[in-house]
Amino acid sequence: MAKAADQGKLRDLNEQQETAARHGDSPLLIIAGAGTGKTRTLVHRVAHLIKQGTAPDRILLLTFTRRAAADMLRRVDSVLRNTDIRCTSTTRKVWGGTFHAMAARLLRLYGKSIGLEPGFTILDRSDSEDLLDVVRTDLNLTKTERRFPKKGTCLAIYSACVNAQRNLPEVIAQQFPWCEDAADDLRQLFTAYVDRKAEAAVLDYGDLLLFWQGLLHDELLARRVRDRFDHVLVDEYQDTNGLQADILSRLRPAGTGLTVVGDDAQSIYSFRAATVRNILDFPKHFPGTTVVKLEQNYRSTPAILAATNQVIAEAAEGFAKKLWSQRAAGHKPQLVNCEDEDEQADFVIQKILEHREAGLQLKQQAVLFRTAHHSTLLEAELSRRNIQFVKFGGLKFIETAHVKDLMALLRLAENHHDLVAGMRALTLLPGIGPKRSRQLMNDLLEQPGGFKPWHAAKLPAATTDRWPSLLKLLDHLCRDPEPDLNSQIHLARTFYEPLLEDKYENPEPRSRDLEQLERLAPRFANRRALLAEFALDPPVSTEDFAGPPQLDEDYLILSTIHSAKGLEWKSVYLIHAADGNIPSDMATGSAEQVEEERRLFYVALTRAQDWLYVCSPLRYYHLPRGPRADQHGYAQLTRFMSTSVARHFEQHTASCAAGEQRLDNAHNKARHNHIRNHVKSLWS
DNA sequence: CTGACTCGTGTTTTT
DNA sequence: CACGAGTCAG
Repeated sequence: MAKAADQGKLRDLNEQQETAARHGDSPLLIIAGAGTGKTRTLVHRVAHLIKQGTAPDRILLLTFTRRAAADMLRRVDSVLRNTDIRCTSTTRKVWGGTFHAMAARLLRLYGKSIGLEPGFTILDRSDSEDLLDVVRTDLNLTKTERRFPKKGTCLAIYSACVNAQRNLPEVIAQQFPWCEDAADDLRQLFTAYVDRKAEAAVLDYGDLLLFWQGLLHDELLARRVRDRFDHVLVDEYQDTNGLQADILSRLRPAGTGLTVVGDDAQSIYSFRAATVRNILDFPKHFPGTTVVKLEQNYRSTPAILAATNQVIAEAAEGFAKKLWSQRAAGHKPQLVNCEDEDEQADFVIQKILEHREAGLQLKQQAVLFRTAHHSTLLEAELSRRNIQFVKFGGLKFIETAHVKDLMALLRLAENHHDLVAGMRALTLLPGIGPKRSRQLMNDLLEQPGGFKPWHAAKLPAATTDRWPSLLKLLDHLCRDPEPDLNSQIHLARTFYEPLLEDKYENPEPRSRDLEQLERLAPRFANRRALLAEFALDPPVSTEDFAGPPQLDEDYLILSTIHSAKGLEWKSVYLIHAADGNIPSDMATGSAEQVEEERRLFYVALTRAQDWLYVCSPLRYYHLPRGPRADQHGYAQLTRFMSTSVARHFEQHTASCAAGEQRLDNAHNKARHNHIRNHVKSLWS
């Protein structure tokens, strides 16, 4: 019976996809080129496993974002709904999410056995940096003669050691040679950092993986965790790191029930210690691996594929793949030379509107760029013209200072020993700085009994009138049973609002953000769920944060290339395709880095289904680096657009492409800018 | 010890 | 231009 249903449904898979979807229990590696229906294959594989009788809660699906997991499971549901197998919500039991989120979930269950408080809180990157700073002050490493590495660098070094499973001297020598002098201090710093985290019952991103690994080190616990799952499926395997690979091999030692999917040509996370070796060496690591290659592309037109195939063919190394398509030839991609950034924005908007006129929704179009700030000018122009957009990547709301302040209050209530949250919350008050807040947190640690020690604290006059309201707030938040999340946030806001007004120049928009935050509260079961989710998978876009999107509303997509991974649009505009931007001049230090930038370029171009525009401004008024803002410089087209790649593009200037009317306008503007800059340059 | 101030440096991508 | 480090007055 199940078999008949199977055959009915698998009809829309090609031969390779079907082989992968129906594969049995032995280790399976799916090499899936861009747009080859990788998600569809995984979806059918999960559905197949369930149809064959695997209980949904015995399947672990590891994806790169929670969104990807949710999308996939929704599609599994719809596949199952078309069969006579059990219906919806079966898949809600599948364990789906990122490595970090799954680690958090497992550690809440089993952490106690390895001495972990189940009420641990999670540090995001900036929290971890802050804690490192506190520890550094504790250790008196502030007054060293040479400049100490910045906290961001310290954390980067620490994370590289953890994620790549390598030792400190090696990491410093290979990736941070300028920090060689500080090696001893760093070792001391990291040791104390580990102690402080344990004391405070907090885990950073690395810890989530390390403790999961630790769980699997203990024979008894390992068996319990392993026996929980029959199948483990990993998406985007090319972007996993050494630690994650180790967790997998401990979870499925012989590779039985293990499926990994990825594309070495799209590996773009080496800065997070991801290594292509994981995917390349998978067959060696798990003898008996079946390798399935997906090469038929369903996404892009042959015209676009011809260009992208050439881009990746020029890469130094990688699995040879030749993606092909049955689609009609399609439009040749366009390489657009723009006079300057203004003209680039004008051109892109003009084209977007043209496509919309022709019936393409804004949602089906996306503007991509290397770094978040590359879109600022475009954003201003879109707002001016009342074109709605949603931006992915870049600074998240959760990372803004005022949101962090408010979250710190909640986190302190959740975990009294959370040093970072506590110090952040305490220093909000006038008269309390780093020293006093550190002492106050120490008091909590040394004397049990909630926030009692604080009732007797000696504080400067400036603090005394605010102090009782903080104590009252914490008291309320810690009530048992936990108060309604809405009221928690509301009270925290009421407490924080006056402080916010003193602290920031522009309190109004910040205050509005906090209102939004309160409105978001009902989405979460409780405070712990909210805190965990915000640390592991924060709202990614403005829209996400602003509450339920109106479905009938249309909006354009803006995204960093990294955040565009796995997605596709009818029309794609890659802007700032100039050397220095792609490849970023932060990343031209080594050949490997340049190769990764090439793959990034490849990922950007392969997002396009029907239309592809690559734009490159010739002139920048602001030099990419340096303090002189008013000088201009000339940019080179990205080095990845070699002649043999460019052959697959139609080349022209933005003014021609945009048509007669735009021509005058753009030229006048360019001339104006040119003169303006000349006049200014007389004075610099 | 805190908080307002100045000076100099360096600037990506994200779980 | 923004952020960190260093300086100095309460």
